[in-house]
Amino acid sequence: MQIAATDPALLSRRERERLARRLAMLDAALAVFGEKGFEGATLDEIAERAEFGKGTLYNYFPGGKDELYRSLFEERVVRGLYGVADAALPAGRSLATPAEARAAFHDFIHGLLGHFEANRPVLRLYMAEAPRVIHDPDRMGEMIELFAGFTAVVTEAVQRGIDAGSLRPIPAEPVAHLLIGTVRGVLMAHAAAECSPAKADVVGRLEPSKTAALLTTVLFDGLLSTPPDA
Amino acid sequence: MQIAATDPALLSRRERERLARRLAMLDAALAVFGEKGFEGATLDEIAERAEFGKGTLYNYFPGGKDELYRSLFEERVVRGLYGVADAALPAGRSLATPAEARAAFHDFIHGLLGHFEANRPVLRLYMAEAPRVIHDPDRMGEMIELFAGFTAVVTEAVQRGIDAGSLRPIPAEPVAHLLIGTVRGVLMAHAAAECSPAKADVVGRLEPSKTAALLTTVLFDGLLSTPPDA
DNA sequence: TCGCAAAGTGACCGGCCGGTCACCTCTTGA
DNA sequence: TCAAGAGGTGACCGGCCGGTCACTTTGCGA
Repeated sequence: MQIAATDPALLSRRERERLARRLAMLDAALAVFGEKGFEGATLDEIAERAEFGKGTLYNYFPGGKDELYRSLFEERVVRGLYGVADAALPAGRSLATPAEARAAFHDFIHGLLGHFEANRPVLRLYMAEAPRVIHDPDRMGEMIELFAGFTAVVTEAVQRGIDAGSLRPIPAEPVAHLLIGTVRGVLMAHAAAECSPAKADVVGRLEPSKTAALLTTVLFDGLLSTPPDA
Repeated sequence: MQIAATDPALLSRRERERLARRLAMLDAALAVFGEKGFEGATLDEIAERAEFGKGTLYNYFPGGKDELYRSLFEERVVRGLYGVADAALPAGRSLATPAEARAAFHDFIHGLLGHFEANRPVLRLYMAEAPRVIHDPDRMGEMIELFAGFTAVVTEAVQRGIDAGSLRPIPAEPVAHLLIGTVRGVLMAHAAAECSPAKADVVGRLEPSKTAALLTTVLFDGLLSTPPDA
């Protein structure tokens, strides 16, 4: 996330142009990687869509395909996740009652679903990363580092809920991973659905509100029909 | 799943040999695909590990790399999933009370975790498939078909639980997908952990019993500290 | 023992694509 | 107007790997 805090509109014209071109390249790369996956994407196609020569890519991303992909991941995927977590689970939000905790995590889940529904290529990128990571310990390490802050926010929120007595007293970290993993699972199904009409029938369209409600119910209220009372 | 019901030991010697060679090739392919992923695996390496010439692979799998991979997926991944589902959620098993339903799905989750813990390369294959599928509608269609039976068993079990009044009356199919997706998420984390010592600290070793207990608690009892009673 | 068909083999081919670099273009400032 | 260099370009290179096929080996029946 080393992109400088750039917006102050007065950079030299040169620099603004450079930034715009960089963005255009990232946009093109996002589209192509999203459609074809990392292996399937070719630099020729990315360059063509960005309307630059292939050589120019190497002026902006000297590390080539890998750097392009990694930048994309940092600046689009990870940053998006952080944004959602910070919005729904800020350190200051009260989780003192079960209802508050439920509402906060519902917002979190809803935020994730909404974010990715609005950014399909980012979703596809996010989903396609896992296996690459499984087969490459180095990349694995990088990813852990990139996501550490995000998972920390979630873990910390879960812990606060537990400390306040509104969440079940079970280890916070596995629970946080489980929360994230569950949302990932649902997103995966929908990323898949989007690619094949056949599957769309099986999984249904991604409607963030309904899906978030379902997830929240299952994860927070449980699947069992509340046996004694109710 | 067109592999004939072969075991009756009296095939011609020729045929038995052929079958054994086929298996040796699948074993080698499983190892290589598991370590390198589909793109990263080379037929040369698979042939070398299987101790056959590359050309021979084409006698057994005329479709080449794709057929090899697909056969592996059918015969190792999908078949394993079916086995677990049939064992834990057979049509005859009673889900009439919340306790019975909870126990059955606990067995299911535990069975999945145990199965994949005992078959790491199969786990890696299973995890690595998703993104390939995302970027290829055709393969997507095939996979849906392969998994249809498995998800049907789970969906049907959920529906029985709902009908019996032991599970919350919400649509069975999304719930089944959610169950499977959650387990997938956990498995993914552990597949990742296995590849990088760094991550192992973060996620912890895969202990099917503990993990299954956690998952069952969250999914069936809910994360909220049962607010009024308890 | 011999001959022939079935099975096995691996050197080779061709396409693909990440990366390079010699050349060109376009801006700038004097 | 022009010189200089920063920045852009795409034809080309080389390695890689899936797939082929002419040749060798094997084993069986006569």
